[in-house]
Amino acid sequence: MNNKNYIKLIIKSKIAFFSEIKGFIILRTYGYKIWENIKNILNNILIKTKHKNVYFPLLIPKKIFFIDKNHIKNFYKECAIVTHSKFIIKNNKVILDPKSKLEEELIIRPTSESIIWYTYSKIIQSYRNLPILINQWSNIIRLEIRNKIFIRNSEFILQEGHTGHKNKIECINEIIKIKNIYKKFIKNYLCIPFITGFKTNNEKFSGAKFTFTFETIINNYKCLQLATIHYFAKNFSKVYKVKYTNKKGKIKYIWCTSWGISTRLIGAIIMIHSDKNGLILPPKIAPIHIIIIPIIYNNNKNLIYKINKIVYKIKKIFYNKNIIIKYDNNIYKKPGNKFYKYENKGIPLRIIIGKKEIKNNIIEIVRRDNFKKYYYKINNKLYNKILKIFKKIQINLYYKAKKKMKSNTLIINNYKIFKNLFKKKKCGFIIAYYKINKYTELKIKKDTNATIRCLIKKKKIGKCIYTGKITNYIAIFGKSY
RNA sequence: CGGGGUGUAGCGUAGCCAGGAUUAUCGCGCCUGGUUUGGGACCAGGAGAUCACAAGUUCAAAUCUUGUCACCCCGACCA
Repeated sequence: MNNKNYIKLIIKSKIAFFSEIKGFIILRTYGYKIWENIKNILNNILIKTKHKNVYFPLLIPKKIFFIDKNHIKNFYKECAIVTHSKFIIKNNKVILDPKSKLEEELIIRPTSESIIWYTYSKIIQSYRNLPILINQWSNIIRLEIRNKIFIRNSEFILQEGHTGHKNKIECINEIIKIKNIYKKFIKNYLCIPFITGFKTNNEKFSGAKFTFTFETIINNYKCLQLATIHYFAKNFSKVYKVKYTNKKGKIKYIWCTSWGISTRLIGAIIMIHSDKNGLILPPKIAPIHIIIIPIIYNNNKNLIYKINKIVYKIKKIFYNKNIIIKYDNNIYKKPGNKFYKYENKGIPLRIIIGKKEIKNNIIEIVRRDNFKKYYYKINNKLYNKILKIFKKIQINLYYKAKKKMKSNTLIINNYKIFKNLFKKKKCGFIIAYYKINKYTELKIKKDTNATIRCLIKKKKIGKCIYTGKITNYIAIFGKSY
């Protein structure tokens, strides 16, 4: 899917609309519902693991933001900054009131670590306060030079967890826990395949000891980061002076993590699951699960009455069952028109009711992902039958995407071939043995424009693709979106 | 910031080179009425555009000149 079609699809399926400001979008009801579903699913999982939601302010005072200069070094070049509080009208022109200039500039959060850790330093005193498992659903602004709808918006909504722990074991366990949550969530709910591993020092989140990442391929050759988990060890607590008194009365620094996903996932879903007919949404996050389309002749009132009765029956079966059904009874549109419309919107199932169905006392069910047809009677078994189809769709979407990712992943041990493949845009991921070194990493980037998406430690040793030195690390290379 | 391109209705576009019958073309979408409906219906009617903005040349500018702005693509930058 090229960029033009990607944008067209988003506009046509009414997921989002461009706003007046570059890089800022309007999430429309259909798109926002996808996000709400993502949010609700993940939120419920996080509630079970005893994470609690909070909300911190949108604006961060400059002095707090700059406490950890290392942490924000990637962010201070792309901040939106509030400097004034008033306008005045002068000569019929609206200008900033110079008198209202703020003593200290306020920064619209590009990420919330600074204000959160600053606050933790005031809240946390005892080991009894730990672990602190806090999560925030918020919006942030990063004024990027080049935008791409959902993939790189200037404003996006995200989930950011910020936790504090007594010791290293507890902290690492938290990271493993979140890793498993994200793995299951991205695979089972979004049907997106991925590779996981660690970021290199060049690529990791500033301030982190290590960054664990989830990477996938979109558009056959570009790579996208889906989620990240950062292990800060005591980096943040030392800078922000977040200390607690342990059982023995000794003062200790706490161990920190942060982790997040964002509305970027919507972009990934669109790019990975769409076909030439438009979107395909995994049932678990689809705003509408079933679209019912009637086929009417000659404005036949009797036929319409019969169809309505069947629709009522179906709706009754699914009443209170978390399955959203829409009945498009617009008599001015032809069925074909409706088929195209809802295929484009990616609704997982379509039910057709017409003369044939009434005669045989059945309904026709068509899957969006492979257009397979099912003919079922309307009875109480229908609910379970449809749940089964939904499961099949989820699985099919995942394996289809996984197959595609695999076909765009190559294992290479020759640097010449490696370079050529990236030049010709012939691959997404290239897996190779690699001896970690920040200079060779930059050289490879210069040569190929590809970066190390992640590193994985292996038991077996091999020769580094660039230097030929023995290493037990493999790197997954790719071009970033 | 470099190289290239584009700005005409909600969207996609014709017209621009060679200025004037322009009341700015056509398609999608939208509204009204009627006939339709098993893969994007048809007929009739209707609404919707200071031709990106500004200045200039001219009797006359969507069209020519200059400037400004915005956007897109390829780089650079960037999780």
